[in-house]
Amino acid sequence: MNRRNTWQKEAVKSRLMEACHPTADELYESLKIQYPGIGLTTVYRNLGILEEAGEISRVIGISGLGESERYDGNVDPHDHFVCLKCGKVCDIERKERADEQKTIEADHGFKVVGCRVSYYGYCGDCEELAEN
Amino acid sequence: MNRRNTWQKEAVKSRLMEACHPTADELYESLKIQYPGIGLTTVYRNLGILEEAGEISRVIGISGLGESERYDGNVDPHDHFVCLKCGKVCDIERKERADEQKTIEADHGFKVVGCRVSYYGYCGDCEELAEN
DNA sequence: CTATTTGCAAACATTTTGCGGCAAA
DNA sequence: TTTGCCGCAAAATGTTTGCAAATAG
Repeated sequence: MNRRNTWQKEAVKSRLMEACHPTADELYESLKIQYPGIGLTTVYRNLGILEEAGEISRVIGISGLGESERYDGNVDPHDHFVCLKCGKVCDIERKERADEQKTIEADHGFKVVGCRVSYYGYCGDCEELAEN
Repeated sequence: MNRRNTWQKEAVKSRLMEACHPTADELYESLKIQYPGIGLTTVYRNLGILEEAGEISRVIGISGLGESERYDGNVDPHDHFVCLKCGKVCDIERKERADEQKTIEADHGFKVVGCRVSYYGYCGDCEELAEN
């Protein structure tokens, strides 16, 4: 399988870099303004291709919010904060966790490749509303 | 809303305690053997009710595996390990992260309520196969 | 040229909702 | 007796697939 470079793939990648952890559909809606002919299928397909190539990554959200997948143009290891009220996602600097991974490998006999960390709570805008 | 105790709710909860991080459908298939009349809707509904009541919780998996929600009868804070090959999920002892949460609150002005951590890699059974 | 990518529509998988009837309290 | 819960079927949601036409290399 020999991959080709299309303006659609380029557009998906560069728009994802600018956007803040969008879902596939949000990315599609955003791209459609500039490229009315683009298809949602194409966005999904290229997100998959780019992820497989290691050029983009995904955000792990908080289950129970009923959210769909969010994508991230930043492939450096980092954590996320998810607001339980408005769903906003922010990057959080990754704390060193190599020791913990070593411990898990020793304790359980697993090969640990990486980890994903999502903090959750309320962002500044939503905080005062949190006490329902 | 005054909740009632039904054998269906009881069955969902006790079976979840025995099972290893099942999806709603896996739980349904397992329950159907013993209770042929039970409905998938009922399983979903009771998982939601039990989660809202804080009696059970959910596992955050690794996006990209295309998996559905997994439930967890263990409500104590703990981490998870997910095998990228076979999808198996294991409990991992939770490392203390209170300091990190304080730091995030100070740096970003968020209210941090909790966090979810998923390590991923290959379990013992799948490890040798990992080098495709 | 020719194999890959596109965009549409249709298929799919998972979860939720509407509803008539059943059953817990 | 009241009203929440059951289970079915249908809807809603998010994502993937089949295919003919377009296009990158």
